[in-house]
Amino acid sequence: MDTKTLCLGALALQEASGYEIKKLFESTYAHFQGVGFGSIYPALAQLSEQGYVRFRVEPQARRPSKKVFSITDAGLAHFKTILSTATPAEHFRSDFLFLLIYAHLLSTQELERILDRQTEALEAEIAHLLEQRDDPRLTVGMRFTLDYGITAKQARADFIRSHRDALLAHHAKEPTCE
Amino acid sequence: MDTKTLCLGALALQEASGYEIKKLFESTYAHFQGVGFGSIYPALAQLSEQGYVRFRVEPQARRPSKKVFSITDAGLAHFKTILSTATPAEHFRSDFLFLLIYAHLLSTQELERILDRQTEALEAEIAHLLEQRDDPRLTVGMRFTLDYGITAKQARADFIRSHRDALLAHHAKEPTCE
DNA sequence: GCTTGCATGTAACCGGTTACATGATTGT
DNA sequence: ACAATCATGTAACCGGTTACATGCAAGC
Repeated sequence: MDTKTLCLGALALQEASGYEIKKLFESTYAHFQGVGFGSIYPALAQLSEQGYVRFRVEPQARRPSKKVFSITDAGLAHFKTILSTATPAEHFRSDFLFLLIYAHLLSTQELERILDRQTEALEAEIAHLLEQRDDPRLTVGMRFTLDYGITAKQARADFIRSHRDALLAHHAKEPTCE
Repeated sequence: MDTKTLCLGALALQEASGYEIKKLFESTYAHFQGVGFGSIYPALAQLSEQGYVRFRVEPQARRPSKKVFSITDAGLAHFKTILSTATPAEHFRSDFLFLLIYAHLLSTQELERILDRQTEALEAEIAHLLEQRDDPRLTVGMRFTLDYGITAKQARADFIRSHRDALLAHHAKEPTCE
């Protein structure tokens, strides 16, 4: 999904400023989508030109004033067509797996560190998702995405843990080609 | 990982042409890395300039001749430093999960189709990985990456299947905002 | 005094994807 | 005839990341 669609989606839930949209992508959407300010602001400007969103400038006490965007009827209609015609793809990129293919080029210590770091990283991500799960404002769909993420990450963490020792033992036996 | 490193990795396993490297990325590496010709050929040219790979032109009967690349000592050393210093990250992007957040904007039929398509897609990917698993030439590391992928995808497919009916029932009850 | 948070934006850069160009052979 | 496989490459394009620019307020 491109940034414009992502922003449209955020505004379909509630009106928000660019800054607030970014925060949404850092919390609820963080584990399956990501965008930076450098994409959000231009996207919002374009959506505004196209008439899919409108905005009002809201001054704030002891804060810089913000541009609060909200979706228009045309924007919502457009968003729905995107949803209906989209082919929902999933992409997974892993440098961790790439490294493991070349385990024989690493020392046993390095391999052990990589394995343990990855498990820790996954557990940390799971903990983060678990925290969000308690929020009573979550919709059914949001809770589904969180649980989907938790399940997938847990499966991977468990897999590494259950293969760790065998992998390490096998690696120690083989002559490391360094 | 950038394309250059990926190519270096492919050549660390065996010598190959650009075309053959592409095939490797379409089979063994497909589920966690991906590259196209448009990246591979320029990457190989750069690696050659840097002295990390060398190549010979191999003419073939009733086939266009190919450039067979192989890694140099400098290339292998460089590859090892990359492996040792790399922070192995994993990235997951899902348009499927994005769609699910907006399930209330879809009809029950559309939701059902999305859910079932995703399950089928995952099962197909699992079947593909399972096929590769039989190859006796696989290294321990490669088998690990395949099993990691299978486990993760299976967990997701199972999750969708076990939540499908509840999600659909809940959706049918709610007034669809279309 | 320094960092963090709130708040918006631009510009350069980088890298990957897509399309195009070429060309022989094999299978439908 | 037409599509697919083998085989290499270039060029345009597109979009996201990073860095930069600005500025105030609150907390450490």
